[in-house]
Amino acid sequence: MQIDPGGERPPARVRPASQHLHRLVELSSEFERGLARELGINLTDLEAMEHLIQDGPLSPGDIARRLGISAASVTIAVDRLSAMGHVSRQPNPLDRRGVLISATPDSRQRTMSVLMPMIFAVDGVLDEFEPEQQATITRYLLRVTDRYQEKVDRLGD
Amino acid sequence: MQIDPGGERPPARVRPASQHLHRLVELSSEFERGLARELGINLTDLEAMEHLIQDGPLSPGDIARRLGISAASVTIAVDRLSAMGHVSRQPNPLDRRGVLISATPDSRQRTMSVLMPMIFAVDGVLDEFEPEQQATITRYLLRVTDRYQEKVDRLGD
DNA sequence: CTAATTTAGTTAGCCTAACTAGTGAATACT
DNA sequence: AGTATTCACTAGTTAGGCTAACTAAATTAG
Repeated sequence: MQIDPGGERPPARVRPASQHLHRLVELSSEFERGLARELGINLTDLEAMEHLIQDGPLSPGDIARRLGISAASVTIAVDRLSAMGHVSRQPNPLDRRGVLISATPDSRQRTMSVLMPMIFAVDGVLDEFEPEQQATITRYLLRVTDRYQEKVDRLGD
Repeated sequence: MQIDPGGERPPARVRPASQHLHRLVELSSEFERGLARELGINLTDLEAMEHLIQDGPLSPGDIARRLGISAASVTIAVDRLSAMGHVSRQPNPLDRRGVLISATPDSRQRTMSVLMPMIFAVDGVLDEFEPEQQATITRYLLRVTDRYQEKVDRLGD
């Protein structure tokens, strides 16, 4: 039940490109949710898996720093993932206190089989454009991320 | 403690534009987290606020549908937001069972004062490009969102 | 026109996943 | 050598979802 009390609301002064960008951000979190559901894990654990697949093996401390959660929470997350066969713990040969977490080959493959088509689908859009157009697109995205980064950095001032 | 066991890992076969795009998605959720922290509310409540500011007033049921959470959870969220003075409940004049939630002017302004500069910063990047380059960028983003949408739709098959 | 069903919002109680604090073992300082 | 720090983990707490059940109002059926 939505009621519009009259037209004193911020109009959409923003160009279509920016609207698409916003929509893209929404879609990407929908995609992550869907992928997590497909793998039967939660979003945090999926994020950990992505780091492990991309850059693993990682220590629990690494994962904690990357996800911005506590080491204690990572212990629990690794327990969950390990119980489902998604990751395994190995002793760190360089530090006898330490542990290294790796994604299991099976889980890596299962995740990649969903992730890679998405990655290539997005990257493939560039092939529809001429090299100089691609350069324009790249420059635009770089400029936008730069501005975003500035805003993020200045949030706590 | 990251250890690279040797170079049998998926190389970055993806072009810079796609990497920037991925970075952008990460930054945007960082921004949301920062904004939520700044307002002293959680991410769910922030998402509700954004809908209320953009399209409000909304019924609790509307909010539940938009956020993909249960109506019961919305009741609690509105309680939280209301206790902090971010929203208020009004009876729905068209349905005596119903309630309408609106963002308070104060909170609306506070949120907008962070959101608008970000929105304009991103939109403003387009001004650095010629009209035909802007058209290219728009077309690219539209194509990417389309592909993203397809992938999202086909996640549960 | 009354009775049954549906819809809206809320309340109560449960579960997941985060957090902080504290522990034992290994490593790093000096 | 002795102290301090770092690492992963455990225990206990808290936040914020969920489902189920309830009340009140609106709608539909007989």
